[in-house]
Amino acid sequence: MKDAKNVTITDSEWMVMRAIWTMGHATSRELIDAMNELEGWSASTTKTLLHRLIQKQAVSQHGGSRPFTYKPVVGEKESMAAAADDLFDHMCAMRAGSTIAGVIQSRELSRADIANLQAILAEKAKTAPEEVQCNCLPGDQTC
Amino acid sequence: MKDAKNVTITDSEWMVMRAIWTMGHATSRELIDAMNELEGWSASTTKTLLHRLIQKQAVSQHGGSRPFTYKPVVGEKESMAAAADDLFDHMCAMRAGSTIAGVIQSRELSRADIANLQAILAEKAKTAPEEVQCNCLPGDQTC
DNA sequence: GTTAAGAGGCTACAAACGTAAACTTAGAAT
DNA sequence: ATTCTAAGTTTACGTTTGTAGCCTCTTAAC
Repeated sequence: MKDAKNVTITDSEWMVMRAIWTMGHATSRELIDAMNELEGWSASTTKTLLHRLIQKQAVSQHGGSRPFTYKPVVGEKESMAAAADDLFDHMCAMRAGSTIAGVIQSRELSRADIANLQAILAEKAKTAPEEVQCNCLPGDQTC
Repeated sequence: MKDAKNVTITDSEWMVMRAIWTMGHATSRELIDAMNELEGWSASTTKTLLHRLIQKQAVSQHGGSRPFTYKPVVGEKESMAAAADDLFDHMCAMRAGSTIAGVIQSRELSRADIANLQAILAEKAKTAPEEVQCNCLPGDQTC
């Protein structure tokens, strides 16, 4: 999974990011407690992950003195978009449509989300091609 | 990334699966050549990946004698759906809508794909909730 | 000023991954 | 039957990931 800066964020790290994103900002103590409750992780595990996220510059440390505060550097929305794009980049372009269809069916979406998607689709329909080409093999064959 | 059987298929393995899916079935020679052209991999690398895929039962070996034929065991469509679901499972439910919106915007979709998505959305709109709850932290707070 | 407790940092270690070399075996050519 | 070669198998090795222990400061309390 890639984040907004196109750095790889692992699954475990992603869990920590979710907590930070939701809290807005947090101390390590808060993160440790949240992760322990959510995933059963030991304090060390959360600390390690937090450190790796700082190194990757996905999270920043604030407040001059010791109980530091941690804040997300990369945005949740952008990171999710980047991760989703990364996934679809590794898949056959021809299958994107049905994959998106599956996702829509299996997820809970609000009325506003649906209206938004409908608007985007209506717009996109204006310039949509008849067929999408398979991009899996050299020579551009069709799946 | 998870495949249709909920086994983890790594990024490299995914590349091989794409080739096999597109070809329908292939010999190791064909796969080796395709992967060399696509990714610049050595023959050994493709062989290793093919083996790991067989062990994971994502690919099967056919033909009694030596230039064996390899075929996908898991379907492309199902695997893509599983991988996409896996991704969204790790993300905040509240953000799924906008993430899907981003994907739709950045991907090429055919007229048929769009019509299909519109039909699904129209159906889904009938029972859509006003709000989706954040599922990031214990206590079910809202992001 | 001394000390204790918690925050932060360093080290660890097995499993998974990406990548590939080396070895073995079974058909193909002679 | 012998040998060559491509197909298949085993082994390898550095890096990343998941998970966590232990050491060292710093701040707060005495």
